[in-house]
Amino acid sequence: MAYRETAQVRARKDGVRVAILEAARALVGQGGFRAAQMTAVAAGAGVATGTIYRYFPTQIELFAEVFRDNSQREVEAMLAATVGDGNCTQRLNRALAMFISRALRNRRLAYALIAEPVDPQVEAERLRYRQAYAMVLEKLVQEGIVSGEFAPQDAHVTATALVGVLGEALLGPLLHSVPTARESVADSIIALCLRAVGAKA
Amino acid sequence: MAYRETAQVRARKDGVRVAILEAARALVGQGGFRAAQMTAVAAGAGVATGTIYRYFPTQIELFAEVFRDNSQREVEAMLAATVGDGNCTQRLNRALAMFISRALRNRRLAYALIAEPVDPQVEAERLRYRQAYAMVLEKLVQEGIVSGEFAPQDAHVTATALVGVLGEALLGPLLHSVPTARESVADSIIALCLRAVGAKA
DNA sequence: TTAAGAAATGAATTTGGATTCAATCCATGG
DNA sequence: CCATGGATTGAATCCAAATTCATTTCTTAA
Repeated sequence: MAYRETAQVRARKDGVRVAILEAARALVGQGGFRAAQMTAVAAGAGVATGTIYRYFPTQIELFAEVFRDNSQREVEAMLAATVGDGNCTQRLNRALAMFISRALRNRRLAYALIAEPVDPQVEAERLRYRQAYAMVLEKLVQEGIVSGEFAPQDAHVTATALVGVLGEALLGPLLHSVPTARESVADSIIALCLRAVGAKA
Repeated sequence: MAYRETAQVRARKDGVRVAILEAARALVGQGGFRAAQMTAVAAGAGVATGTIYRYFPTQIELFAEVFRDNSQREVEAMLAATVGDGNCTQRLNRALAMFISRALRNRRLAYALIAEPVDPQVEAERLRYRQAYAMVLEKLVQEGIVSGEFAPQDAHVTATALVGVLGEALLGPLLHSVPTARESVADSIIALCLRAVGAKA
């Protein structure tokens, strides 16, 4: 028994794992998943390609984790925007604005998360996170219905639909970068969503 | 000059081309684009794989054409639903119902057209057709705004958003086949869309 | 120091389908 | 019937990127 993993080694290994994830994230944020080839990730992380496989069984699992890390952040940001002062309309407004502004701030990453063609297994993560966004919104919509602030409706369908609105309506601004129009598009999207839930004007 | 293409040959070649497209379409409608391998398409069309390449330069171009053929049909169906009697609300209602019912009737195909992970070049077609759906809806929304039937709004953003609603809200029903709930989901989606455009209740 | 076991390396291999192309078949007009 | 040139065939080839693994380099504890 001449070797046993020490805290020191553990720490370095954790560091390597993080470095790989960050390199992948950087590449995805730059050129999407298509730019995150294993050789590129390895180079970015300062390791050999083979090393990646000591930390992630396949590229797809690495991608899935990158996807989750980034999406989780977005879900939490949106959730954070829903708590606090204000009625349901105001809180929904905040949540939508949060999502939109974050997406527009980091467009390449947002595109990768929202619409870039990816492997089916990564697409499955995407689906899961769309449901996560929807759950955040559903709670809020449900609350608004109960309080009489929103129209009676199937809150689940509505929440899912709002996620669709966000994804689709942002696609244009994400792809064709037109700085001028972005602000107004964001306002239009939010206004539409508020009408959709039947928020009192 | 012992050979020149005759009408007879032309006809047979056209037939082969159609057979290839139909075989591809059948496979896509069955198991999505992932099921439409060149060998499978060739087998379905009753030709050798090499023959496909005398009619389509690459698999991707074949897929793109299959995608266009199918999508074009949907756009036209939706457009047809918008013409005729009724106010804008009723016509919009018809258009949405048409899209939804057609998608639910042919779920595997709808999934392939709406959300299946595909090659970027096919994804580009998808984007183009989403814009085509949006244009149909935009016209209608614009008309409703002018007539005072709908709320003032950016008709382009609204139309794009409605396309997003249709895609996202249908994903669930398309994937997890729950016959019972479908009818009510369709109604919920339409109701939400009508609220979104600010149609008078 | 050293033996034992991990971890890292990166060139070589694998892979799963699309794509090619030499050989063969067919249609045409003379 | 023949010569010409297009059409068809499908086994062999290609491809690009992920993945492997024999070798080398570290780490540890005795």
